Amino acid sequence: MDFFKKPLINSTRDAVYHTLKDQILSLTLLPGATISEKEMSVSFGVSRTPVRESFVQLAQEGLLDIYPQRGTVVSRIDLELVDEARFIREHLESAVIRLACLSFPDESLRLLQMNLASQKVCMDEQDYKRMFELDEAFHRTIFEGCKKMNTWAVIGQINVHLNRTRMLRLATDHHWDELYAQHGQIVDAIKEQKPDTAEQLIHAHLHVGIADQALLKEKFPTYFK
Amino acid sequence: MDFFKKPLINSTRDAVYHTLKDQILSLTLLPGATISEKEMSVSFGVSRTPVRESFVQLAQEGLLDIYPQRGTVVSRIDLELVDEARFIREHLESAVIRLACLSFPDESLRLLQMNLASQKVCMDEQDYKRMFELDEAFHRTIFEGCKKMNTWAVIGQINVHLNRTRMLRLATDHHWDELYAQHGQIVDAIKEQKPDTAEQLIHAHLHVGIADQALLKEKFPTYFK
DNA sequence: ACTACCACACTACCATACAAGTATGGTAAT
DNA sequence: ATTACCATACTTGTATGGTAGTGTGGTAGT
Repeated sequence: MDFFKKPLINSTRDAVYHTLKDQILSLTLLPGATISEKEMSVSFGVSRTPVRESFVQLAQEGLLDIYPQRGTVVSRIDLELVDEARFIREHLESAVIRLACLSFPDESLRLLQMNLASQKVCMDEQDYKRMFELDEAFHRTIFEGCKKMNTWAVIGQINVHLNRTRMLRLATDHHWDELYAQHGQIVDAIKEQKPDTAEQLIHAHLHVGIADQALLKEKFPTYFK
Repeated sequence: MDFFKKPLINSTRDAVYHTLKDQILSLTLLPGATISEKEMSVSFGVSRTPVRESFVQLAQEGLLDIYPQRGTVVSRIDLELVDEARFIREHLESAVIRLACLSFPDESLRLLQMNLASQKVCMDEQDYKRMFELDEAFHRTIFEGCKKMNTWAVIGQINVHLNRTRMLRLATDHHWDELYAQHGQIVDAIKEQKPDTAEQLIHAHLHVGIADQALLKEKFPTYFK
């Protein structure tokens, strides 16, 4: 076998999987909604097999609940899980930012500064969708510089559960200006190698704009467990 | 739909999935070994469907690499991933043990002490398999007392990659006596609410008996990436 | 001896058919 | 009116056949 070539992404299963995942995370498919393999297979114009395999994957990630012979439901948001997702992210990100202050490649530092510049532009243009992507890229770059991409992947997995609550307060203020200012301070702390300062900043940073869970649950009772 | 009843576990897919996972983690299926849906389906006496769905799940966990139209391979051990798994566990466990020192239910504390007693027995009987289970239960109980079971689940996921290296040094010493002594000190730190001491203990605890990766890779070159 | 080619035996992927469990609404017996 | 029953239309679970891509070994041609 010749394993030099990487596996392709041109499988219908992958397409269905990503489409479904996007729809769930964007709340196009609402928490608690019942879906079926058949329904999705006709909607996508494929057979049940790739749909079913996508269901299995999504169930493993906690985005679907499969009840054998009864039905499949988009998982309701588990607030305890959301809390812990935040807990996990905060502590891992703290640990990594401290590493970054000890040693950080110049190239990654340049990427951070370029990212900051792009953020400034997006702020002026009020392009919040791209701003969200840049925020993600900013944090990822820190992990990348510390050679902790697997750790970043773990955060990506658990963040899935945070993202839906984030989406629920879409209309509300996301404090992008505050986040932007903090990003700048974080870069400075890395550059000046001040781990304690950096950790404190990250801590505050990740606590900006946390949704009031009680309020959300009151507003969308059926979306929660 | 009546969702009070929980989903059952009596699916052949689940059986196949867990069997395969056990075989991979126990190194019955060696890293780098090529397997196929057909092969496993005849070996288990089931059709290809449940096998295939298990493959998808295991691939998602990084235990299998599926190359479309070419074959499926038990993933080789990624030492970078192993390092990060340890990194993640250490920092999450540090954070939780600090929480435990702030407040910890009496019931969980009793469970820890009972667990310690069982460990003592196993040490005397040299029942190392059960000792391993008790060690797992010990740490889980700490997370349980802090209401961080989802966090524990995350650790369980990443630990999968650690376990295979642990298995490779099966014959060597696991320092159970040292681990047991540390467990006792950790319980004391929780009881006396000394977070700094507890964190230091956990840090040392998780560094006991770390395999020499360079040595392992030299001894089993084909098992690693 | 060497190379280009090709038949063949694999692989995972997908579509489809069937099996088995479950919810529901109508109907007949009480 | 109430209850027990059952046909029916769902659901997910499993089995199987065909498809297309891939590696391999043999063979014919040079």
